Amino acid sequence: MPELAEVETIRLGLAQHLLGARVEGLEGLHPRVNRHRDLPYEWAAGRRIAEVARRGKFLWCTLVADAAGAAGAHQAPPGGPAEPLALLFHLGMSGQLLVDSEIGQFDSVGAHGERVEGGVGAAASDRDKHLRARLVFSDAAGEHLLRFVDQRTFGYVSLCRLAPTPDGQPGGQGTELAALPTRAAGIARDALDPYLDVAQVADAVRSSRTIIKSQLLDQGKVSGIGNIYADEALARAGIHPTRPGNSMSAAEVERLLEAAAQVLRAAIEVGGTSFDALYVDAAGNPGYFARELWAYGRYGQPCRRCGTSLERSVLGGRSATFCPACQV
DNA sequence: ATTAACCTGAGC
DNA sequence: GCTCAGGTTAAT
Repeated sequence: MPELAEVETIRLGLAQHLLGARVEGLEGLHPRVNRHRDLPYEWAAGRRIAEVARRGKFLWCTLVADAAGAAGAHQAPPGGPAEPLALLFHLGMSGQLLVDSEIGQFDSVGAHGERVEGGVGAAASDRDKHLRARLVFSDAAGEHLLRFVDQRTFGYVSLCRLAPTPDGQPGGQGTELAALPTRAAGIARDALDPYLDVAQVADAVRSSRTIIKSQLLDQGKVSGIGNIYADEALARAGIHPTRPGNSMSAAEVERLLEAAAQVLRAAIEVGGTSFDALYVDAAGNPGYFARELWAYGRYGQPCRRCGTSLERSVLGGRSATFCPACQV
């Protein structure tokens, strides 16, 4: 569910609370949340959160040795206590990261992103029902709680090592280290990454016959784009989703990537896209980009550019909505 | 390069 | 009942 714009909104909210904090404990509450078992959750305790970083839809905290040297006795990282580790979150289709007493301020939003007030108690209990992991952290003000809530359990939390980026540039937004969590190796630079090699992506797209929408969704090619923003980028660039990659010019691919970057920046401005209570930020608030969508979820409605009724089809197992007239 | 599977819940 | 949903991955 959460794509780059939603994960970035969550990252900005988390950074406010987590930067500089000390991890007191990390606990998995469902067998699927730590299914990879990269490093024991216990090794997170006693470390300090130095960064809150993101590449595409992957979000992580850089954990460093506590300056006070008060590392826990059971802490035994592979490269010694000085090696930074990554506390990696992937939200899957329905993951939420909620800080402390932020219990949410709404139950649902309407089809166009308008806010629908509901009982706060109902929203809170619904979330606790799907609580999958808890992180206790502390700062000068005392102890706090970060809850990982995930209805469908496609998301996960992994404590893992950091490995160097192939190009020697920083691993993503919010990190100075030229490193990536090992679990996220293979994830390409995202559509808003200043170090994304656009010409290289264009070459890769143009060397494959796979339809362009499927390539846009390929996180190993360019990351952060999911079903919402793929439809939006194609609509805004005026490109038909079924165009084979090898039918496109380099200029068209670059126009498409620029359209993706623009729509993602616009979505971040308003906190991302919420259709219901499944996507909320770290404070429990929805985003308001649903009302600015051109294509996603607008099947049968008029194209915002030419008025033609939007079509829908299934491509690569995902539904695609597009304008048959002005996307060519 | 497609398809099925992993899950829970909402809506028809 | 059935279909669909913001994602990824393992298996055809």
